[in-house]
Amino acid sequence: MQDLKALRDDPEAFDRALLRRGASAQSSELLALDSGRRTAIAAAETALAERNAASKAAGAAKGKGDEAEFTRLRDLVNAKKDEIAALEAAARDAEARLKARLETLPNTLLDSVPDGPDETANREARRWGAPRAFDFKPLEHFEIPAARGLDFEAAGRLSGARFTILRGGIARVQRALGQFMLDTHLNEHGLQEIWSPVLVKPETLYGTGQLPKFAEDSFETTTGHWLVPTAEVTLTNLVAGQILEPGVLPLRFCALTQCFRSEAGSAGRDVRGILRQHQFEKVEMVSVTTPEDSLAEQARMTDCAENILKKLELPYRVMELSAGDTGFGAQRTYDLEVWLPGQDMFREISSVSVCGAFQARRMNARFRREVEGRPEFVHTLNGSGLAVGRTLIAVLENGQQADGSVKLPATLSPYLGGATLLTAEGTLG
RNA sequence: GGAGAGGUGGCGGAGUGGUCGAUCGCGCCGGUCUCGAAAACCGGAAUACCUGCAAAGGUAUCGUGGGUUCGAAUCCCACCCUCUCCGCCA
Repeated sequence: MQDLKALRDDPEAFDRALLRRGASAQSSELLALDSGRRTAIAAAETALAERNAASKAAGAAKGKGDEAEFTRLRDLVNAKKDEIAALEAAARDAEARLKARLETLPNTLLDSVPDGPDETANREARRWGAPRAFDFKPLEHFEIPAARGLDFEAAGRLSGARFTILRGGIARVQRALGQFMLDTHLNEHGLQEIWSPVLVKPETLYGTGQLPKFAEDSFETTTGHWLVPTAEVTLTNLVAGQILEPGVLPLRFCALTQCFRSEAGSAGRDVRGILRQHQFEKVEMVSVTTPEDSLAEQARMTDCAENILKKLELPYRVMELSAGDTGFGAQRTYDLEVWLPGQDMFREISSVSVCGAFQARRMNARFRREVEGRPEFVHTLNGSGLAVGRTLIAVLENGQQADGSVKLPATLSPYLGGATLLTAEGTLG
């Protein structure tokens, strides 16, 4: 949610920010809505104040036994009842219309974000690791013999397209990846492990910005719950409605959860393999910080994600997303793109975003600097650390060998009973 | 799923139609006392929005949303959540 004060203070800057996003300028419309809203509130509150005063006087009259005065005041209030109700309704309506507009506006980008309409304008910040030289043509992950445990036929029978079943060794490798990531974040990065529901109330999705604008991207159940598209939703909303006491920030959470996405609008894209699924696993990191610490926290969080890739010996590059490619709730996003030799390209495996107070305003999440201090909105950040299914792809494609087996990263072997290989038969060895 | 109880300020806990935004206790902040502290005593302190340069005033908030009433923390309805017992269950 955008800050209304920022709009009032500097409408031109507000519009410039929207234009960078490829949206149209709307400060004048919003200011008109805001002005109408304030007028309506003032009118309604004046009427209410009159009513309250009359009611109070009526009570006093009744107490004194002055029936005539009581009746006069009661009738006075009754006569104005419809008018008050109308004024209140008008005020509520004006408020709702402004809110409806504000809640669909994207976050304001930081100045450092590169201009540009889409991913072609993303800026590469750095690279790590050299892509391996192959003496055979590297296969895509679902073509590798060692990945024969990917059972798309069975998943199709059970659940339909964009689902998969993992059988045998590959299932354990995925599990090892998730555990390894979590342990690394806990032991080396100081994050707090969270286990959370994956079904949440709609207001929880609203808090992080998935609703109301992106309802079609998530699954809603018959009970009115929603399946989380990312643990960002649950982790971030842990502070929703809270006023955090001095000294508790920063909060740093991580969780390994299932994520569910409808993938509406991506029909035909990435249909082969497990790159884009309706259900996948992800280790998510969320930090809640003071306003002055959030930018540094984004760098820290990116380091945490990069550290996972380094330990897995997976080459990657860091991209600063352009204005047009940055997500709705983010001020700035760094994507980590892992090298996939089978696809012969870098693919997104993590996305680390700083959201400023954008989500905090939606969630009403605040903190105090001092015990008696005024509450201020916190800043929130989220980042994948990492997408487990996509990491599995990267491990398969980067570790594949001419004989159809996959050499696994050494760092995983403690999680695999010492195994270092996924054989061409799909077993651990 | 059935039956019952309950949700009040940081916490505990009063308050069943009228100066109640809310008694009181604890905790918190400031002060007096003290070499200093404790104790005691005195004072202070919610959040959001609206008007206003400000001082200040107004409106709303006692789980949430409606309703009744001149007037609702108090009465009615729905929903959410918690607890107890029963049933079912990983």
